[in-house]
Amino acid sequence: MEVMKVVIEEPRRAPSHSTLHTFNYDNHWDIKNLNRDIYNGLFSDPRGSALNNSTHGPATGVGQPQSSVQISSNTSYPQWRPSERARHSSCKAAVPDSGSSFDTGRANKDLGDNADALIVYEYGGDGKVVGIQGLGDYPIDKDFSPWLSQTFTAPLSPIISPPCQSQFDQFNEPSSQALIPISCSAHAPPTPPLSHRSSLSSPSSCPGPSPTWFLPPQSPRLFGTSSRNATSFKRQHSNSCGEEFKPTVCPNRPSSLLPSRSSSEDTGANGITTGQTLTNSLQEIPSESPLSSSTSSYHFQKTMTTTLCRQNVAVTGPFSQEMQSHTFSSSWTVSSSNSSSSLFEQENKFHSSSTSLSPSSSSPVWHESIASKNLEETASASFMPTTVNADPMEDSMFTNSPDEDQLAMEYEAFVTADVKKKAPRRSRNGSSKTGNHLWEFVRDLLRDPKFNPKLLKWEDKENGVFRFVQSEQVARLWGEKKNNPMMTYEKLSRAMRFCRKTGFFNAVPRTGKFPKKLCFMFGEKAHGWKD
DNA sequence: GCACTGTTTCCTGCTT
DNA sequence: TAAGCAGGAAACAGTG
Repeated sequence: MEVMKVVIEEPRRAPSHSTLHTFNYDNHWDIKNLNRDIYNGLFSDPRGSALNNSTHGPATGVGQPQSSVQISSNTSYPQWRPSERARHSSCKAAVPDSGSSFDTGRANKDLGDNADALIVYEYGGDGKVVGIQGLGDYPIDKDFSPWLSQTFTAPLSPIISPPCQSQFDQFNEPSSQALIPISCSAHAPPTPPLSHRSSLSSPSSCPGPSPTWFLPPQSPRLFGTSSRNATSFKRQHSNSCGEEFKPTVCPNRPSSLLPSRSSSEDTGANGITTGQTLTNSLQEIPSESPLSSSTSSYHFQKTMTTTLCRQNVAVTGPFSQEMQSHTFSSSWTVSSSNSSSSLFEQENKFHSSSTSLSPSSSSPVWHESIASKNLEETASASFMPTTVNADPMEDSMFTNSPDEDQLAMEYEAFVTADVKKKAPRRSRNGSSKTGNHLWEFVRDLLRDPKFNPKLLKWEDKENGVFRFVQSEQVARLWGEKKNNPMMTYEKLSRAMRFCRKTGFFNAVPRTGKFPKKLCFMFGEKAHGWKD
């Protein structure tokens, strides 16, 4: 991941305005691994805001609305900290500061013009860079240090990868024309997607090269609950486009917690509605077949439509406006019975269309795929206790298959995340190697080199003392396991303190040998951690 | 339906 | 001052 390497080194350089570092498309190329890591919450998406650069030519599609990071100031997600922010752009004050967002004016003043935004993120303030935003040549200056303390929250969203290469190509046509967004909203959304902030700018103040497409304001992290046949399960969902997600059946969840419709509808020139309209619906439909007491079946249907706009204001060419629409449609059925394993059937469709006021336009293209898999191998694999370290993207995404197939697989992974089985509670008098209890969850993380020592590590394995390295990440995984997106380290640690009463954890001896914070110790009832 | 366990959520106060 | 710790209190969800 060269992009990570590049960014992490910059702040350590001797600050100088003469220090230029070039980010080009190659820095962003390793989409496969990045997407996986983004999905796992380890990195933000560096593909966002891939801006045209005079040196490197037009952006090559990496700045498309598939970017994953969206910013919200009202969600309780792990804090992200911009460790460094450099912006020198002709798009001055493109996005009003919304409290938790960015003050770009100072950077403009310090750095001058003719460049775009670069934002570097670290997670939890531990110095680990988790992502960048930007593309171009960036002078690095230590004057940015005052911004290091600024924090904001950023919910991560599953990745919706670009539909297919042909769609990318439409964005990537070589051109000397300057493309800017239609949206010149005077009331920019308070929490625009981070990766596209710089594109939410006014043409009048942004005459230079600029990103072409832009996204709507993000939606809150989506959450729904439904119940059926006396079996309730929670489902969480969001995606990179900030679309709406609205369970049809949601008897238990207060309506106030459901996301409101997310759209940005500014009317631009020529009467075209600018911005995007994003819709996404999930319907839980009772199976047509009668359900016996030992068989359950769920039918889901989901559609997501993303409409994007851009405006061609090239001085050398005709004025044009273009709108593109991408629609995912997916339906799937999950059925299970006592006597057989669960079956997961899914059908995906992708529809793309483009309309333009200019003579050029493209015809809709349909892609279809049908997947039918054993649920135990797909939807449940990432969430069940036997695979606490399973990577939900690893097997189902980013294969070397053709674009359409890859799309289907990616989207399959995306939608199957909604079919999470409720994590079954382990029998109290039984034990399992990978149980659902908190101490077991922690133990299993410690056993797994994927997480140890990255997220947590032993301080004294002989005595069962360990320490959280990335506490919020561990909490996030715990929340994932329990289908609780609101889990935090504060809550997790409270639960662990409760476990001291029951003997699964002990208080860490205050001998000075161990750190006083983030340290825990297995108790007499815990077992298996020494193996 | 009830008791119970194992959290989850929220909170206050304290420590580092 | 922020982050983490400690623990009370109440609530929740699954199990027996």
